[in-house]
Amino acid sequence: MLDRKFIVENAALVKENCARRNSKADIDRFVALEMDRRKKQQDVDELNRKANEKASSIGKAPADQREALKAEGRALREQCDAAKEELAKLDAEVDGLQRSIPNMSHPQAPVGGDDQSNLEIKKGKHAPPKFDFKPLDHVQLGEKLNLIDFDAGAKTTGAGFYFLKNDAVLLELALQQYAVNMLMAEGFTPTITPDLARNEVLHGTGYIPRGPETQIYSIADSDLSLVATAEITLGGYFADTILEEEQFPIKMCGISHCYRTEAGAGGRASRGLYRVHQFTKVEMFAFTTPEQSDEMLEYFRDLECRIFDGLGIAYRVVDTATGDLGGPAYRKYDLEAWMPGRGNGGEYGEVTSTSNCTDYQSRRLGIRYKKKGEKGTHFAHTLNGTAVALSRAIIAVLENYQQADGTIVVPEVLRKYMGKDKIGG
RNA sequence: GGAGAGGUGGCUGAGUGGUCGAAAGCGCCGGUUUGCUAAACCGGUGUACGGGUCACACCGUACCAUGGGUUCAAAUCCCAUCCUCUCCGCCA
Repeated sequence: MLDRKFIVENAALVKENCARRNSKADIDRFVALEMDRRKKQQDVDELNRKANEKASSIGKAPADQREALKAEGRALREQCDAAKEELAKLDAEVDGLQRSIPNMSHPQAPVGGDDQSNLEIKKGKHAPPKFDFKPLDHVQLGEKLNLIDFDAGAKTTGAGFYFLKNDAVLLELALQQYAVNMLMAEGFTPTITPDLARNEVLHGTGYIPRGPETQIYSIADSDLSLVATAEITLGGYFADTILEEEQFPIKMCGISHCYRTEAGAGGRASRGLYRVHQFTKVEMFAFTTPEQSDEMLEYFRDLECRIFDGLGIAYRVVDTATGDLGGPAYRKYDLEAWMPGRGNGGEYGEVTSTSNCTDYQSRRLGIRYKKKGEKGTHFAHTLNGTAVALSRAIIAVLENYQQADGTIVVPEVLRKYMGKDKIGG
């Protein structure tokens, strides 16, 4: 979320930003309510001061005066309680509005209402493969080679779930190792995170469990949800912590399962593994100072490119338009890999995404840092990026590396992890 | 799951319901001393919000796991929740 003071002092800017981002957040109302809240806070402080004063005078007063003083104290405390109640109401309302306001946007992010305005900024090292046969999509390949079983997933769990089988399992593990090894070499601390998180942490990272359009599965009778990405748990890792400036940048990566309800996502190009309720992901995360975060975003983007260049898969990178950024992101790059089985004769499909969330998440999560020799604290910047989303990476590998004889060549970089150079045949 | 113990400042650890934002020690920062380092000594050392200031200073309020309650007054009493530790049981 944005800083309250910032919103009040820059209401025009924030409003403009909301317009670019397709956000209906009511800034005028926020400002008015926040001013009321501040005034009420002052009232409460003043009443508290008086009541405290009264209370401490009672301890020193002679016994015969105490009853009278107590009555006065009681009256003050009642007034104070009433004011507090009003304050709490105002605060809740302000908070609700504040959460609904999206992050500010990078000045160079393309302006536009939706993903049609996303700007392609580069292509990968490799061109899409040319086939002298009609390529299959991953669902057909998965079935032919006995790699993915959607029917069994539907039977045990429901539509949108699946079993990976045989070499698909090795492929998934190989992709994980490939990504994690690269990240470790880059100085990331590898983690395997919890797959569930407290709702408070979800909120802090900008995910809304139990909202009307939520993507999140909630656990009944608890305040836990299944995570939609390790971004949630990694972001929460340093919640309510004051770090030292010298500790930055902190780079972590996390392997987790990701659970998404995909409410209202039916009907789109979501065949097979593309849009599923559960998948595994290796996620990158960084905590930085404000000065470091722009550069870190470029670095994350570069790593994502290296991962797909290394796999020998064609892709393009898009700079996400303001209207398509979501709440927390200040700037976001998506990497879209070539998927020969998608659409009519192949299409690009999103495989990774990296965002600079500036202090939007850390403000709510309470991730702060101190500068040496300076009073007070600053909010850290947080960034996240997909190293590899296994479900979609598997689509890309299967479809791009399929052969005329129905087998699939294992990308060079994965062979040492898979222990073989070919799937099927 | 059962039985117990406990959660206090960066850490360790005191704290009779009023004088406690909280003793003491450690750490850290600044200073003195000193060939250098160390030691010793002196001083300082939480966060947020609001007021105040050119900026400091300063003032107010809140925070002793979290949320409620009792009371004029709660770190201290009561209840609930969460977390940690020990023992027992169960279990991959």
